[in-house]
Amino acid sequence: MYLRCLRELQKEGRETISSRDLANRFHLSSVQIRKDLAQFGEFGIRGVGYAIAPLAQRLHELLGLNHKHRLVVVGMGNLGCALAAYAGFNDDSFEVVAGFDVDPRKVGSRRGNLVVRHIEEIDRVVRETSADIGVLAAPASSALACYEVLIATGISAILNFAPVPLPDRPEVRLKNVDLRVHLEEASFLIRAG
Amino acid sequence: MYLRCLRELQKEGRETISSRDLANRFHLSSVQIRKDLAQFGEFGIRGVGYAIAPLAQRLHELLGLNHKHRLVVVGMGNLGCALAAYAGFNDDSFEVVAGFDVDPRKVGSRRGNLVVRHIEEIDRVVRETSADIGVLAAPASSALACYEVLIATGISAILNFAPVPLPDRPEVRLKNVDLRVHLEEASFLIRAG
DNA sequence: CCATGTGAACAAATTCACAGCA
DNA sequence: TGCTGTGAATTTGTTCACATGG
Repeated sequence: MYLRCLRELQKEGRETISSRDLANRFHLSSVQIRKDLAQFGEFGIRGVGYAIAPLAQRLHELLGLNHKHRLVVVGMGNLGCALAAYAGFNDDSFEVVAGFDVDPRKVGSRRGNLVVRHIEEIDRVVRETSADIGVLAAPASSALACYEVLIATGISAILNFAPVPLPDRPEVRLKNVDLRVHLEEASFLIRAG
Repeated sequence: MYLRCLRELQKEGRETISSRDLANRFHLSSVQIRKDLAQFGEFGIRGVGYAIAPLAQRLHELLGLNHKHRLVVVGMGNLGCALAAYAGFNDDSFEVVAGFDVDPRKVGSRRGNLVVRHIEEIDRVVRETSADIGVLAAPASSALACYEVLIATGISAILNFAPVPLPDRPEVRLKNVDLRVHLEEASFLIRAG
């Protein structure tokens, strides 16, 4: 969150920002900001604020973004295609290297700058590309099977977009992404007034 | 989160569940579960556990899901189409009633069971359908303009999927959804080991 | 006897107040 | 003087221990 904000500030051409200004952007107290940022080292300049560039670089490293991660997308339906083409999934730190499906009508077709491959190829492709993150965007009915296939490739982490509970496995870091929950939050906020 | 879990349990045919069993599913302590659920009233049966159905109904109501919410999607690119067709956005509580774009090649075309309309029609459509939630899936370059257009319709809440900071407005509840952040978390987890 | 619900004890996070440096 | 950095006070959240009821 902080890194995202710092990147915006860099785009605006700023070189420093005070904890008070950050606090306003995040609706937090300035002390909270200072306590948080102090965790990462002493990047503040007394009387001035925080030097944006070195702090951003530190957060970048802490998040492991200095190493490039290669992604494979499993399930090239609407959501899979959207994610494969998503700018945030294709930049200096992340790159979608392949998309997989079982539907013979999709296999071989171009989606964006990616050719959809058959799921049977996934083992080989993950090995050849050194992909380390799997994006699970298959329909609910086949999500569990795709999860097992992804684990079998030996991939490091899996992002699950299917609305299905998946069992934890020690050999992979599983992160569930529930798009629905944001709608429910909106619904709650509307009620709350 | 609890509601989602209770729905799963209902599908499995269970009628009650203990705080200990819930704790295992969520990797929390059973006392934590009881403290949480106690906030919503006394739904527990001593010696047995929690009655799933009434508790689920209570959470359903608290989230405002007993009233049906109508959604409009602005920006019918990959992501907009995926969200418009997403099952979690089309059920008893939510329904995507329209999708908008400016691209004349898209306007008039069918995407799923929706006909893409021109953004100029949005005021009328929101009024006629009583839509209360706007889903902003436009590209970064036009996200701010689309945000203003959505606010002008008088809609209650906006879910922003564009990776762009939008200014808070008192007349609308803005909820930013950042898909990229999940990848960064995965990256961090991989580094952390 | 089993599992909930809750005051009391404990731990964690936030805020306050101010020392310290450009 | 302005803003960071941090111990101390305060608030918030979690865990413990046990009373309560089916």
